[in-house]
Amino acid sequence: MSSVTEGAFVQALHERGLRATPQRLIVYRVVRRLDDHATAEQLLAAAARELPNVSLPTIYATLDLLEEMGAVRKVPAFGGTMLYDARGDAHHHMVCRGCGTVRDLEADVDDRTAMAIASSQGFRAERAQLTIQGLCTNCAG
Amino acid sequence: MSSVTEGAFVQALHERGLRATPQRLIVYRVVRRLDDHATAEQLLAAAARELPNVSLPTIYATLDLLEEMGAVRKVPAFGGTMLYDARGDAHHHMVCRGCGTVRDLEADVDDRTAMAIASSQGFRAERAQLTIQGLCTNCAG
DNA sequence: CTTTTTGCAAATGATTTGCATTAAC
DNA sequence: GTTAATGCAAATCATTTGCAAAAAG
Repeated sequence: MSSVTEGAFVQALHERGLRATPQRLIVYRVVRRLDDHATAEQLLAAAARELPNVSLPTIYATLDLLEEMGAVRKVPAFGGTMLYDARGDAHHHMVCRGCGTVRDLEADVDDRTAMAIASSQGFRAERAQLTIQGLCTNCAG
Repeated sequence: MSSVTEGAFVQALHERGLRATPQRLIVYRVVRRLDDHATAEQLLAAAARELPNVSLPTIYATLDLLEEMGAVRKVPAFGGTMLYDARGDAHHHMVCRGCGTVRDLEADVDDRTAMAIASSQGFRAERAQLTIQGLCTNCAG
């Protein structure tokens, strides 16, 4: 699911026998409003503005759910943190090994050969993304 | 430095005003013997066989040092773990979002455009790697 | 009403830090 | 001899788990 409406989200939940709680709707809304990456902590802050005492465990649980539903992608970052990203279109990342910052990179990368090789090895390949490692302007100085 | 001899490593350390301790030499040796990824914990186990009470903090410190020296690459995995990889040649990764396992993928990916775009934005791009996300044979079943 | 989902508090696991001691140079 | 590097124990931080109370269907 990468639907645009909240109604479709509610429906997708019900199809899985899951309940449409206010917490889930808000996390869904907040994540999709994002055009960048965010940590669970940041998403909690955003969600809490609309629903004062959502809890971090709920945020994590909902993000895992959204990932399974294909509405969010989880990106492991340096520093042992996960980042959540709701951008549906293919894009890549620049990650600074100094400060750990992750920035989007708009570029076309042909990953078809790589995907095909992965699949031929029995790996159920879902998406590919390029991570460029290096130092951001700040950390390079 | 991506030198092959241990002597060159000792020299590289001295050039930086750092000391060539047995711990550092052993971690260097153990990491280079690797042709896969390993966690700090696994590297500790391997190092401990040669030097019975190396400590985890030393392993981490040394790995960070080796990363700065370019002898090792640090790969963030799912599950908040870092993996260390001493392969010098370009290669890519398949990572299973089920169990977190990372496997090497031998494939050619043209990342030159992406690298160029990153650089043009002031990012000091060092390396690029493709991460294929999906489910491994086990987790797909 | 039944079963899922929540929030809270506590547990876990990877990595880091503080500090006295040891060992390179 | 000096100063950097080590090992240990304790701290930290992101994420997860257990469980009783609340709420969705």
